[in-house]
Amino acid sequence: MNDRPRNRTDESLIALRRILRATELYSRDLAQASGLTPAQLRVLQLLATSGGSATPKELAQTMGVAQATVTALVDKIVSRGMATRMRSEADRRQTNVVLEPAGREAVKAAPDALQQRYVRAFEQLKDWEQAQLLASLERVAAMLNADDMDAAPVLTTGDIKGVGRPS
Amino acid sequence: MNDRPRNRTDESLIALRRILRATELYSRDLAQASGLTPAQLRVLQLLATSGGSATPKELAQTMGVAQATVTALVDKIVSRGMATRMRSEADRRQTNVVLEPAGREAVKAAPDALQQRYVRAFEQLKDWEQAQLLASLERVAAMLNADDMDAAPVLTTGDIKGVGRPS
DNA sequence: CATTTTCGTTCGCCTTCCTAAATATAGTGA
DNA sequence: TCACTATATTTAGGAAGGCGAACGAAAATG
Repeated sequence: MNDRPRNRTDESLIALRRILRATELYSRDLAQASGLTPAQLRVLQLLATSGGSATPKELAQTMGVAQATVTALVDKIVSRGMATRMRSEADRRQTNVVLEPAGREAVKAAPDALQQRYVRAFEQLKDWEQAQLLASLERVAAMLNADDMDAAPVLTTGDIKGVGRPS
Repeated sequence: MNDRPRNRTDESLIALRRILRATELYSRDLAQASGLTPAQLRVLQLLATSGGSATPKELAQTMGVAQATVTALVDKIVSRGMATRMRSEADRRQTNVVLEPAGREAVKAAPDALQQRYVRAFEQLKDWEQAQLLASLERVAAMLNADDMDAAPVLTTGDIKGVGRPS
């Protein structure tokens, strides 16, 4: 168990872990730089991928949290001028949370620090290298059973937070 | 150039993102299952990789948080019987946080859910496939500039938490 | 010794995320 | 119209991570 300095399994795990670390750190920086917390950014991203607006209920369902939580999140986003609330005309019980330019900015600028590094590097690879790398990543994703998600081509590290309360 | 709905760059980002999602979700489950929060688990992991004990100061430095924060974290870990405090004999200002069997258990059992899936899959690959995959992962890690960290062969998704306080 | 430094803890306080319960408001159906 | 349901917000509260300042104890230094 400790003789071979490191086998390939270990090394691949290490590489994976480094990838994760990088995105973690990045996500922290991000949140600080843009003045947004991961959860808030997540809301903005959802809005962006929903055509610019969504109701609190939709957000709550998508995020898997209570509506009250979304209200609080939206409050902060709104107070930063990144979105506004607009009562729905069709059903006036509903409120539409509408992405504002500032919010669109934020969500667009957000993932770039990390993503750009990656994209730039990736696109400089030779064709076959790209293909191989892609195949490898997809294989790893499959290995991790990461088969949920629609997945927009945006790196997000989003939440982790105490979903429950492990005391 | 815009016909193909998705180019390889995008697809590789998607794969990456799925990998990240998987580990996020996992880390959440983990925390709930073991009754540990990511931060607490991180302390245990640090202890484990430090030969079973460390001082609060060391922990604080390694984790990049204040000592007061470590105290609180250790409190919780101790209250769960996963570690104990022992005054140092050599320098009695120091306290050694010592990993207890229960803690060692936790840190060992923790990453398995996800890691086992991966390891199992990985080890069933043909030799050249392993090599190629490893190379790819390391390449990605390099692309992301993930060149920090010692990296033990343990997948951790650890913190994200509000490091600062973005309002 | 006396003074200063170091270490850990305690205290008070902040922010984030999250929830349940209570409203208020707006549709729906009988 | 009356009762029921759905939507969002408010209220009140819990848990976690984190911080600085103040403290007590134990070295180091002088």
